[in-house]
Amino acid sequence: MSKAATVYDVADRAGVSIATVSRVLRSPDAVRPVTRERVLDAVSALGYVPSGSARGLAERRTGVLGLYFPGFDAAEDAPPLDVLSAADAPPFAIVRDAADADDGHTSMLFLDEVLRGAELEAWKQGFVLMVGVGRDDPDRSTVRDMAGRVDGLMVLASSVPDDVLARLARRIPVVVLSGPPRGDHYDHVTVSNAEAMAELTRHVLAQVGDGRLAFLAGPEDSPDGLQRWEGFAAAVTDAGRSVDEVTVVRGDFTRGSGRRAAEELVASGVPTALVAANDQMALGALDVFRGAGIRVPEDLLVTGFDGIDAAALSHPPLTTIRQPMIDLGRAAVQVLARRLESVEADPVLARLPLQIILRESSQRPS
Amino acid sequence: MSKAATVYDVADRAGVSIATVSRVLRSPDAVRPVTRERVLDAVSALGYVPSGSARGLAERRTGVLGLYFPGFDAAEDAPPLDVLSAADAPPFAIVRDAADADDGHTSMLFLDEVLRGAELEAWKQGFVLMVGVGRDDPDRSTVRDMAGRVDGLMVLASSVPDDVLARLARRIPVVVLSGPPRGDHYDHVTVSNAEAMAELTRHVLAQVGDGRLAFLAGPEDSPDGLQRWEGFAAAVTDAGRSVDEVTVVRGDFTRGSGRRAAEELVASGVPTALVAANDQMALGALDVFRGAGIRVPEDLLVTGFDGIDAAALSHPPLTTIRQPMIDLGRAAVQVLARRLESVEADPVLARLPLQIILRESSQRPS
DNA sequence: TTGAAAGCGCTAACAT
DNA sequence: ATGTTAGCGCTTTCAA
Repeated sequence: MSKAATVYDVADRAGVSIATVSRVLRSPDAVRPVTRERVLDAVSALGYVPSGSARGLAERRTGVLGLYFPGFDAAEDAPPLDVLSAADAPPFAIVRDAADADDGHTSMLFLDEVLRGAELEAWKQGFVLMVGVGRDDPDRSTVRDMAGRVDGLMVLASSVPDDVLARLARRIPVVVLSGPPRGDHYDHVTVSNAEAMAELTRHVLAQVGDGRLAFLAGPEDSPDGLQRWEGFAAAVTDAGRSVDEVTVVRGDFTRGSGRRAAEELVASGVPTALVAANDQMALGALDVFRGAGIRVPEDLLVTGFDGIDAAALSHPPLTTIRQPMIDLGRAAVQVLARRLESVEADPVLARLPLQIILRESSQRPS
Repeated sequence: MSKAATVYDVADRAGVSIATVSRVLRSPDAVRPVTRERVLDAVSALGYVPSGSARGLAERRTGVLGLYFPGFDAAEDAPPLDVLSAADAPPFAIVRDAADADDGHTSMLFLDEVLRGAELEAWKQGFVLMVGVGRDDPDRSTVRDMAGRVDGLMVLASSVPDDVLARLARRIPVVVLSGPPRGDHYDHVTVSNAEAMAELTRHVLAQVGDGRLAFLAGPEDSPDGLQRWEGFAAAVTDAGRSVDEVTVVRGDFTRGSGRRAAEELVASGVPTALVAANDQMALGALDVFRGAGIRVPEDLLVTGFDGIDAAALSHPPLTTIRQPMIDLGRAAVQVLARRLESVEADPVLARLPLQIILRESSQRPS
């Protein structure tokens, strides 16, 4: 690792000029086979690896794409962890059942999959991926840092303040993921929350006839939650019913809030169908219903949204709508890659289809 | 986004030299407040973001750390996905229950957490993270690419062939994650597989007395699987018993193989305790036992390894050993960061403690 | 087919 | 406190 070899070292050893070394690496055919061999030999003898920085500077492009997430981990107060001095630590610790860290976790899983999709597509397109997580760091230095190092940036909706984003967009293309497109001129990749929810609601309505409906809503300020409500409401209206008849209980997307909401419903009278704005809340509600002896789907239909793993394992398995997370990541890279070669094209708005997964919780036995 | 502003542009606009601009950004105190303001004004007016490439070249360090994973996704044959031309695609698709993609998935979750830990710690240490996934790409160009762009590289054990790794290590520090340290001189971060398994085995032994033991092993060529067996065997021997009395059935870490192994056991006589080399196999076995009317933990104790989420949700909940995945990522970054400032120090071998999670499946009712 | 040389945008001496 | 200048390691004309 001494001091990394450079083109000059390789050129010396091969007895050629640095230009030739560069050519061998970038357009091998432009150089005579014998020379090429000499150079390649020198390259491996020296363990030469080209400097990305120098390349980036000369080429005026880095070959790197940035992916920037909102940070859901309370990073600041993560315990300090010091591996280096803890040589004598015990090799294990014993715990009597771990607290179920089920809640909150899911937004991260979402991000993981987006990341995987992005990495996959980046690789296919010949880019590497740089990732950053937004933390409430006063001057947003991380995303700025990234912006200086990448050819294009993908940001999750509302992980970067508008003004910062606007500034970065002056330097490199930006694509916004998964939020509702606002009046900006960035490229967007998103999903049809409302339409899918409407379809699912139709499916429910078809079974409950004029039974009583309940909607388990998310926090008021969640754009996703809002879209889901709108889809639901649209389907209800289309069916010739009034949304005023719908019992709306509000939660905050956590399982606990779902439980509380369900308890309210149980107290005030069980509806015929409960449509929840996300899976966690629906699962919490299922818990309560089971505890109260209310049978799903016989007495009550329940549906969720997100398609988290736990939804498939619940009793009964939960009908839900799955976000195409991998594809979101892939799509973002595609949009970005295309933007990189045609800077002036009109802003793109790519909408990905959602998957409505019908399971037992929404299928009234016939 | 026109043409990105450079130090020169900023210097011009602020009426100073480029050196002053650079100073304002790197050591603000070295410049008179009025000048500083002028420069900062110019910076925001122009939307200036420093070029990472130029910086990296001049500073001879990039501030980027690389994380390289083995690729478990069959990337090559992922469906092509073309968002850009599918403007008229339907906004959703309906599926009757999705096939449970439970198996195989888990290694990726593992990686996701490592990644999160690495990102967190990288941020704390002032680095950004670049991620790459190993695919069977003939010349390993991805990892090479990364090596040229980062200050240090973290690789998951055996995701990079030895010779390639050796070469990269000549250029930048390398730390190897989670594999058994071999006779190399890289820094390593790993866990005490064997010791933890031994402890868990002791816990089991204490309950079963001289009951019959069975071990559900992983593939023969898995280093992890081997270490786990060794820990188990050591505890058995220490207890004054012979490993020859242990019924060993072999699986391949998948749930299906766990099921098959359990069927063998059921056919040949149910043991008093089954220690499995991973959770998936243990869960598969639980399925079979339940189906066969064998009660866990009353008739038979069962334990797993890995601490996947599903282990907490099984019936009964599965005792397991949880890998400190987040900490693995964090530790890797710490080791790397330290190496970056003292290149010549001796290779580090950091061992992280595992968490033994005792649940119902291993607690004989009293 | 190869070499010489001019940048790419920045940092860090060294001068002033 | 600020400016001048020499690189950092590479790509890419332009000549030979």
